[in-house]
Amino acid sequence: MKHAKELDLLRDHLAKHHLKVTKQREVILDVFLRNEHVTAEQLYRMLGRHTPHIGLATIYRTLNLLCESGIAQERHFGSQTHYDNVVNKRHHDHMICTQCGDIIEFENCDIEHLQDQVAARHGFSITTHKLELYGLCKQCKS
Amino acid sequence: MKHAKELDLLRDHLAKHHLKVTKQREVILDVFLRNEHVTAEQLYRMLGRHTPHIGLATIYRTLNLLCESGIAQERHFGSQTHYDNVVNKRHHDHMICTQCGDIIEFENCDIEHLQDQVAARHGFSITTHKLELYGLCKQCKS
DNA sequence: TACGGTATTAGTAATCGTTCTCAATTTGAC
DNA sequence: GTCAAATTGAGAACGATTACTAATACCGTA
Repeated sequence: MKHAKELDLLRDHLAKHHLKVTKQREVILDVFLRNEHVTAEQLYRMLGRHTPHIGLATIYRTLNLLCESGIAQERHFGSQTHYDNVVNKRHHDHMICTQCGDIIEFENCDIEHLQDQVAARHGFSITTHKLELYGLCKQCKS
Repeated sequence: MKHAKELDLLRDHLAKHHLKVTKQREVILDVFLRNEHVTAEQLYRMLGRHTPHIGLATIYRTLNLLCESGIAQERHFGSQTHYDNVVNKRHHDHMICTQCGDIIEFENCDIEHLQDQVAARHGFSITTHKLELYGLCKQCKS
């Protein structure tokens, strides 16, 4: 089983909150894990000819569950909400090409360190952060 | 005139694009400038008993104009879209208290410098960026 | 294994923030 | 002042998300 860890996380979360493991939730988790930066709409289309048919509302509900379980994290790019798999990943940020829509991940400890310093200076304690760089990717520049 | 500079910026932009200076646009600009981090909805309520009545669509249209003029900048905090006055301000980022909703501005050149480095490493050229730190402010921690 | 209470589902209606449409009005170049 | 072009308010329309509801699936217990 490739994604055993994620499945365990979900099962744990469900058990802790007296929720149930359903086929839909497992299927959605599986498809979610095979993709990066998916939107609810994309998942819905990917599951289009799945049997039994899975409704859009269920996808939204399940994505929220994945976030609560610590498996996924929401990100708002423009008007779209993308969901990332964050299991086994350190915190990472994004560069978004405003031309082709491509999303490049990166991580940089120095930046995070500076963020902590700034926050400390204001007596603020960070729980999460979001850093997005918008511009043109290598391909679109030429 | 306190906000002469902003008014000039708007007039310039309008002239350059064969657009017209209207009472509504001036009023909205004025109220916008008196506030920090307003949403369209907030402006609409503030202008509630203004004569003549200004429609919500006009507020959205005008806020977009302010962004195009370089006076304002959009920021998405959660599901809400806030508009900031960025005239006379260097680029700044935000800390958002997830408890009380307070927004603290800060700026940090070192972080921006590191961003440029990361981008260069990927052949990416940045046009804008967005950095938001979420957590608890000094007051809410205690 | 079967039962029964509760969670979950699909489908659809409702909601939110935002944009579009359109007829009536205002602006500004001449 | 004239008139084409831009702008307006009102409400319809829109896309993303959530709420509602009757039917169904899950699972602790007997």
